Amino acid sequence: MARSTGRMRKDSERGSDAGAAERRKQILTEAGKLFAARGFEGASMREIAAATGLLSGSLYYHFASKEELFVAVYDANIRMVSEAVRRAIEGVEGAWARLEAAAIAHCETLLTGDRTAVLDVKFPPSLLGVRPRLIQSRDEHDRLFDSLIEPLELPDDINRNLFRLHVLGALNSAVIWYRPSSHMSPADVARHVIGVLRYVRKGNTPAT
Amino acid sequence: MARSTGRMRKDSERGSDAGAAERRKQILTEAGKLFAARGFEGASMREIAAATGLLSGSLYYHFASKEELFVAVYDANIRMVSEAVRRAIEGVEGAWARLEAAAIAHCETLLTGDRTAVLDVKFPPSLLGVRPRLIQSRDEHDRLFDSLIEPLELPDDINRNLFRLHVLGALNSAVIWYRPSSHMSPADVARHVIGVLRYVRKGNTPAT
DNA sequence: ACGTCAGTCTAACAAACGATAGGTTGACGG
DNA sequence: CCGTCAACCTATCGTTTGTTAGACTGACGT
Repeated sequence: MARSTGRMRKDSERGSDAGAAERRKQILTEAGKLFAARGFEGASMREIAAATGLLSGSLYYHFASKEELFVAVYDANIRMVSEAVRRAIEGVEGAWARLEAAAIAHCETLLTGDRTAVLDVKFPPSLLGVRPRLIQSRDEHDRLFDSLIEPLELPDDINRNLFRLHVLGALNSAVIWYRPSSHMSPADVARHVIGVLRYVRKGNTPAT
Repeated sequence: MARSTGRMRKDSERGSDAGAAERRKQILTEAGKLFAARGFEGASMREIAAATGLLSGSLYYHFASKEELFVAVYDANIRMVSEAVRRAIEGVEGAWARLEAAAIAHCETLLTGDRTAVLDVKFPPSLLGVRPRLIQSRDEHDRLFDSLIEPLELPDDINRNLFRLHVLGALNSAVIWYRPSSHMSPADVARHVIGVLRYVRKGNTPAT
């Protein structure tokens, strides 16, 4: 059963180990998919290990516990989305154009590839110990959107905090229903959400 | 250990057994809370049984399996929300007023009491067998909202299907972040969501 | 008074779970 | 060539999981 055992570093960068970091990323990726699909308790360490090409015990070399692994996955995913958003709004002018660019990047990162994100998770009590850390990760991303919403000229009866929750709620809900099809891309979804919200501007009057 | 054993019917309605139906409702309620809090795999049959005042084996007298129990819970919850919405819009005039009444009822049922709802669940593969039935339940409620959105006079660039997903996404996302506090009720949340969307009307022009 | 039967408990099953301890491998520096 | 150590495997632990079979209990109709 010649599983690839031992270390396989070939030309190898010296000094610090990059082989371990590589594996860590693989595990993070596979665990991300499984956590997103099955939830925290639904995904088992054995499944995650198997998906990475490892055995369950080997995971504990890289992560101290299942909780710790989840935190790492969640953190990596938020950072991923956050950086994609930051990259997307770089150099874009106009408050609404910036928000739209952010929404598109946010949506694309969430919906493309392997549904690797776990943003919409309602944390189970099993994660109560690490909950603060998870919330903090999410908060950073929330602040980023706050900074995009702040310059918008919204009507006075709009609460900017609830507005942010509204935007992210509408965007994130797509992970539930979205299936990649020919006639709608993740960007289309994001554009429509922002397209709707563009009507919420200072000059306009609400329907009665 | 005098657990209440046997049956306890007192004055008892004759004919069909109403004691069993009562228990069923209890189980549905407790299971609803636990499924909502911990997810499908996170909530165990033993916990559910204990919360109802039973032992795990006794659940199988009322429900054939955990899957079946989940389907029943999900179905009951959707029906609950749906009926609350139907009751709320009864006699209300005006397309937007009707949608707002619906949103309030939807939100209140979701957020009050014991967070008993499981609308936002992304079904794990463990539920693949019963997935069609779950989706069908959700679809009925979706059609109800469709009928409320249809009479709205929306700008031509708005896709009514995406608009419904937008509304429900924004509303449902509240179950993640909402905590009952003094200065905001579930109805306030719903009103704000609809308040935002009221700006999306035919006469208005979007921000650029 | 008696049999029936709904409803619950008891006790147990195999399987899967997270986690651990210790052995094995092979690339590396000296 | 040898010792070191990162990276992985093996085997196993105790617990919990969903589920089942069968015994029990007490209210009911007759």
